Amino acid sequence: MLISELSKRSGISIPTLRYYENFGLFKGYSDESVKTNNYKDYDESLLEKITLIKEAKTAGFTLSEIKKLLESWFDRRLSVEQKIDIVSIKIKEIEEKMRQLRTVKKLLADCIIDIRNGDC
Amino acid sequence: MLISELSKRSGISIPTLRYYENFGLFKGYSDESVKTNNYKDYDESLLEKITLIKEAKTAGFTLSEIKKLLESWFDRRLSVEQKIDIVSIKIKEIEEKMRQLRTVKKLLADCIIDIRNGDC
DNA sequence: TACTAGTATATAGTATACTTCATACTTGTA
DNA sequence: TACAAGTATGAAGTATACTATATACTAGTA
Repeated sequence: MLISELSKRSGISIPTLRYYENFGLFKGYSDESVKTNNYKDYDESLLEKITLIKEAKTAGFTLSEIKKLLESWFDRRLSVEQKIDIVSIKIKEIEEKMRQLRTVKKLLADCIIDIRNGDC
Repeated sequence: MLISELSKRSGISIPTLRYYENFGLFKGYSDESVKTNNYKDYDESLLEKITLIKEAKTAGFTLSEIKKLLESWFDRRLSVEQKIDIVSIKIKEIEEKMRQLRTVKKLLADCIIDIRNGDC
């Protein structure tokens, strides 16, 4: 598919998709048989990858972190154990973030009690 | 306490503390009785406030959001119900973030299974 | 074939959250 | 009293993640 379709189906603007591609998060390939243009074709499977990018971003990971994760995924030079290590570290980071969120949530819940009691 | 002590006890660098103060997250007051300098004094209770700032930040909230939250806390013009509304919205946002984190965690856990199966 | 819409690339600008630097004054110790 | 260390302020620089602008070419329809 072309970039406009990718944009519509992923819900990410064309400039942002280009920024991501430029950043190295994924790559489109221009059809070699078509010589009149260099329009890039984006594979169907990219949508799944982009979903992960979006979710990892809302989870608070930076583009660099996401890039590293995606690279480890498809890097044939890494052993199974190495790949699992990289992903496991990210899972631990997510667990840490969830702990932080629970803490803040508790602080805010306590705050509501204080507000009701007129303590702030 | 002076800024260097606040920095040590909060674990936040002096320039960052100054940036936060300038941003309006909190305020130090220079002792009126001391006329030779304008060193600012930071209250003991600030440490608690700064803990919240740190945690809210790791939870993914921006300084503007945190500022708004802190302001609502201490704004006497807001009614109890208005304050509760503001805090409740943040709690909902935290819950949404936790959902996202669970999704990404699941994606990564599935990924580990795929790696073990040699699927990526 | 003119024209509108789409695509590619490069460069500049924006917002957030700092960090660094320069300058100037103050405090405390040798 | 010299001087190192601390404090305040303002301005510039940095990194991240976009967003906008300019330019040029291509594709599809009237």
